[in-house]
Amino acid sequence: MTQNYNTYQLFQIFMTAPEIRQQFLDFFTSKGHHIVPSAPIVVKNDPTLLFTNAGMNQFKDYFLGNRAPAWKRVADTQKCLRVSGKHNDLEEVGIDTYHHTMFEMLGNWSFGDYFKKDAIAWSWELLTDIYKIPKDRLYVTVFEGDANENLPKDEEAYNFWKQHIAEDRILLGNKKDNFWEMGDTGPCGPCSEIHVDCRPDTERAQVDGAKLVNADDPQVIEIWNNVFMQFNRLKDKSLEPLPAQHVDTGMGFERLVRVMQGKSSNYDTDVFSGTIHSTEKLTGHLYGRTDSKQDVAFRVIADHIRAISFTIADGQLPSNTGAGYVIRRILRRAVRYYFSFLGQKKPLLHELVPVLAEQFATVFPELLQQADFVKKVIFEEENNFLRTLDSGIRRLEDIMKANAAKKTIDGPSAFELNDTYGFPFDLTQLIAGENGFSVDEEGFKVALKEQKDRSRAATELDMGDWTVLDDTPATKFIGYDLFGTETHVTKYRKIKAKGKEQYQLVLAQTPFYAESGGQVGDTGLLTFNGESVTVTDTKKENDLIVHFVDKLPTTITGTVIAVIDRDKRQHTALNHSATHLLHAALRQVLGTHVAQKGSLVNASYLRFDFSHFAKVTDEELAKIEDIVNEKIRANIPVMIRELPKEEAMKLGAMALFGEKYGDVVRVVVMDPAYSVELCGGTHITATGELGLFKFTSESAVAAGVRRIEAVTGNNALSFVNDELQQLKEVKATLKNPKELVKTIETLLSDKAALTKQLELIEKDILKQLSASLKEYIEPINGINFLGKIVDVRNADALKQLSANLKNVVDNHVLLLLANISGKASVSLMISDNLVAEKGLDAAKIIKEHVASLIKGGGGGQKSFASASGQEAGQLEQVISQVKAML
RNA sequence: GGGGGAUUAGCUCAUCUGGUAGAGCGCAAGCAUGGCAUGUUUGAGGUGAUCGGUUCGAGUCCGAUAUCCUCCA
Repeated sequence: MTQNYNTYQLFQIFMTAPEIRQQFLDFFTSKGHHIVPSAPIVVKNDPTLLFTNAGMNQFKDYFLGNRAPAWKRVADTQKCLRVSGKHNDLEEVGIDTYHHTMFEMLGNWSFGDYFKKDAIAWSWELLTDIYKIPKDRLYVTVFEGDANENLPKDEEAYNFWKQHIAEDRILLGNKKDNFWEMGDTGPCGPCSEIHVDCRPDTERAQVDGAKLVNADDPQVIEIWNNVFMQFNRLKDKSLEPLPAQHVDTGMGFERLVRVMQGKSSNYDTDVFSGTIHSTEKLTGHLYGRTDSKQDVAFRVIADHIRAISFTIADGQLPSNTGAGYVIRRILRRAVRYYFSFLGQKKPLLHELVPVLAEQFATVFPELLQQADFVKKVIFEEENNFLRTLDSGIRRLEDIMKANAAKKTIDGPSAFELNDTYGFPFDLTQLIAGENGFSVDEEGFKVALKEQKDRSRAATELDMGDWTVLDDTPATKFIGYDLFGTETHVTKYRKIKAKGKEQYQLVLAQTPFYAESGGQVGDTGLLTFNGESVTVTDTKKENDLIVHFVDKLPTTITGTVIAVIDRDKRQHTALNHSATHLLHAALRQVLGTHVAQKGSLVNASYLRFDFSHFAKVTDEELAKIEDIVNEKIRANIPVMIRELPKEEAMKLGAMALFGEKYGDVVRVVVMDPAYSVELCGGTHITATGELGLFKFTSESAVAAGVRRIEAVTGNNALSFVNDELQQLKEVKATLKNPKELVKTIETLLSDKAALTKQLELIEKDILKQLSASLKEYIEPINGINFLGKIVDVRNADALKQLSANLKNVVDNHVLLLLANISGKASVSLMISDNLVAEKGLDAAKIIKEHVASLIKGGGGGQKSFASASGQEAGQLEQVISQVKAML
């Protein structure tokens, strides 16, 4: 990809990236749109999605009709992350100049408001009037229709475009390019793309740009897609018209900036130049815009640092599962590149966080707010992986040494390096190559595929189709006020996971709280016409509340009595309210940098993860516990209100990362001056119900993240009682000493001293014993033979004695025996020269001539062997037997 | 969720198929040198993660638990 770095300028004006972004938002504000903030890049409550991968994600429920939108016209810039999919393989990013993991998607939406006419007119106006992109460089595509689907050409869109652009610039596209679907079912419709031809005039004169649209030319690129949702795809694959029509658009920000700034690479725009310059300074290498490995490394770093930083800022820490593992993989890929191609052996990425945070301070302020934290997390991850690489290299060197003759590394070895020791395959190839080794790539791939198949089989989730009984759009949650209700099933399906069959039920209304915000889902009973089935768990799927049951009732239609396990709910509520009190106390004692990083609330305890850089000291813990208990004794009433989000924030509510909120939020207040939180969970009515709050543990979960576990109510009381009981027993055992700790310390040091002394004495005894044993040595055929029964405590002492004697007597055959609590122990040591010269074999003698005599077994090496057995009365015979053999 | 691996001296790690637990660094002391860098010698330091099993004998084999690493989903 030797780039002819583009110096031609498409436009008279030059706009910086922030200006381009702002112009977009201002333009749609002027068209009556409400500007909303980007949703978090990390997705919760949607099992089909780990990360936000398109601008429309946060509006999915509007299209599906599960929720009514607050505004009919909305625009924003959305942080998106894509690491897999047809056109987005992580391993491709950085190789070319335009693929990214994280990117910004500019979008405007109409929810049942304006449609094709305005969408088309405005997109044209923005691109040509505001951005001043020359009209003769633009092409648009329109859906050509599809006979199989019985869909006509999108004449509407075509005719609206005709009002703006010459007809020879309106191209027809097939279903693959110009018909957009959210999934296998659901809202969908034709779309219209806008493409820009960025080639120099000379090239444009030679080849018509229209021929290069959707033809993978790096200079003729799609920048904007306008989707017109007008159909609903049903399960039988047929389409029905939607009652309300929507507009969903997406314009890749990085691409737009590249076009506007006249660059041939996204990485040459001011979106990336800041981090690239910093990387140059830190590594001492210069970015040369070529396809050399070194330049790929620059692009990989510039891209990946964005993805990692924003995801961590949105609350997702690197980990070894799920979304956290994706982050870890991206980070490690960046490390791999600077390690291999920039000669950088020390952590680097974390140094780029401040640069990035400043760059996005006004668009995505969440990064600047947590820059220190994000930096620390990345630093620890980098260090960790560099250590892994280090030990992997040593292992690889061992493998190469072992295969020095073949000069190849086989597939299983390469896979083991990767799989077990986390050492990347491409690094194995690189280092092997440097040493003149080849690597069996096929074998590696086979092993990798085997592992993938194994994993897939283990997690295979067989989800049946929903059986819809009733078209009620969404479940009404009534569990804040009621613990039971009469309702009916609206739909259900069978699922199969790990060979276990389960059913999922959705009710018209439900008192069951679905797992969310750390609080576990409710359990309880559903009674159908006298037949009860147990609800084992309740979970959310977007806005759907799904009840898990092990079996279906015989008749599923008709009235259902739904009742939750009240006891469990009550205990869970105690712990949830306690979590709020704890959160506020933590901020009071440790500082306002404390932010929730995770939470678990169930009936038996609560767990709270939060950002904090040091171990919470015992004094701080005591202070926090005191504050919480004080608030409990004050018996503060818990107030719960539903408010517009802005009002809630004015009250001082702590917005939590990674939570998706509607426009009306639920606010939980325990003293407006103390704790105000946005929270969908269930709570008690006054803090006094908690009774008592006790910490059970404080620990670290990741760099800069601490974890506190605590109990409340009865659980707290029994926790304290158990501890007191133990203390009482310890005291009683020690005869109730005045100073308990001092007594134990004395005990321990006394014990250590005694043990030491005893060891010395035993050593001494053995020394004396071996000295006296020397007298019993008798010469037999030039061999110094010793055969003696000794009085020792264990078999090990026999070895020890032999070892002592071996140093003072040569030409020896040392046979020591002992009766150790009724059992026979024998050790036989023969000097090396006798083994060599006379062919004596201690192990053989022991096995063949001694073991049977003492009714036991034994073995060892030629120069030393031992045996033990049940018959201690035959020791003298053993001596004569061995003696006879010399 | 499924696989693989690790846990041995203060730290980093050895110990081929079960048979007397070791090295390097660090620590302490001695010696050498005018002193230092350093060199050299000696020494201290181990419930071999925990619990159970097989065996005459387990750091080593088997099972469980805990913690950590790692790959895949």
